[in-house]
Amino acid sequence: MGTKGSANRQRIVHAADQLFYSRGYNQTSFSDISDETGIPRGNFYYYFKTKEDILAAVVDSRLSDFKEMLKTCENETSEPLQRLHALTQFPLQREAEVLKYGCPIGSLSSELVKEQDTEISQARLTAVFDLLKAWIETQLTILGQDVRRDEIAKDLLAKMQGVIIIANIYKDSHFLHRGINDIQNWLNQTLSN
Amino acid sequence: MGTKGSANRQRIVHAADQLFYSRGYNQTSFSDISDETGIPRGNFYYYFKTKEDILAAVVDSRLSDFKEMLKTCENETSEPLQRLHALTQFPLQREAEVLKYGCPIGSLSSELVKEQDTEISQARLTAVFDLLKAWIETQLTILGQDVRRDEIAKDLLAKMQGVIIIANIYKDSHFLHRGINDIQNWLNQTLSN
DNA sequence: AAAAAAATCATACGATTGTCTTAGATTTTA
DNA sequence: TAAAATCTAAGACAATCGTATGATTTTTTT
Repeated sequence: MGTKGSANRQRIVHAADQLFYSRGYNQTSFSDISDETGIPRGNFYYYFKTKEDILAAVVDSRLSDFKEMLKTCENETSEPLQRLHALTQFPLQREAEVLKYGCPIGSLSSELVKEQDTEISQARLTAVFDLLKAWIETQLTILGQDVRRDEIAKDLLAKMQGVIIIANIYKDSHFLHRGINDIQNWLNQTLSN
Repeated sequence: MGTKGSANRQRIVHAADQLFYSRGYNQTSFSDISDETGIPRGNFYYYFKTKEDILAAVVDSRLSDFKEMLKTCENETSEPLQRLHALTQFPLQREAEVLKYGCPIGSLSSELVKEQDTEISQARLTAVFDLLKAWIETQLTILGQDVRRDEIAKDLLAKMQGVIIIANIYKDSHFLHRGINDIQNWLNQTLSN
């Protein structure tokens, strides 16, 4: 089991991941994913009982993407402050997509908090944010910021979300770069003592 | 013409406004608005040729709401810095909704940038942001911040969006208050020279 | 009060939605 | 190779979507 047959499943998740990002979850239909993959729409039921199951798989996929990204940050340097800088830099590597579609986790979360049937657990929804927050807090702890680490971590996430949103809405590459730079300066200032 | 018959039209816009905020634009159907208002679904076509027309009316409604809010800020004080503080305080007055559904303009914009048929003009989309930005810039000009006013205005908008998003996702009232407070401190620091 | 205009109602259209079933093909196991 | 499990294909399901129409009622105007 699972030796081979997950190839199509992965293709579905990958296509859904991209479509959820560029169009949004609710604006993406099974037909869209079918068109993208060539897999018949009716066939999805074999892999996923419901659309929400696809969403769960996509969230899991993004989770492991971000885990890998964090690992990259860790491998770049052992200096926690530099690691945080590397994390901050991430939207610049994905600049084109960020300007087009916003933050892959922020925009999805914003869409899903509005879901009436809250079966899509808030837990799963905030999973990626929790992942990032925990990683940031780890770096802060190493820097000796034990007491304020929760606050600083949320501040950092908020600042990044804000910059990305405005850059996205105004399609403003220059603001994105300047905003990230400001965040890094704020990090330096906050964490130097 | 227009003497009377716009009563139902207004009721539709009002209900749609609320539903778009709490559920999102794409997750709100004509039936939802019909249920809320008691007006038969099929009747909407008389007032609005398309769903996008309803959206346009809702955006216009929010525009005038925010205009009124800005007027309130102006009437509170003639001090530009205090006016900016008053603007910043606004999410706290709507705290319950903000924690539940996020920012009424930010969340809608984030949803609509993903629209494939870009007939929903970016112009109309960013209308409310433009309104806020222009008002902020006016206050900054009075304060003598001519050169950096565009930057500062975008910074302020970004910071508010970021705080609201994180507060919304984590349902964190405490963070919302602290975040707003931090923004006000930043305003004081940035605009004192 | 008669005619014209505006507003409301009830219904139905074709298209698309997510879900589900059934049958055939392929692969794995024994 | 036979049996069993896994996978794929294709189509149909009821429900809902946004849109549209034509008849009826209400309001306005003359």
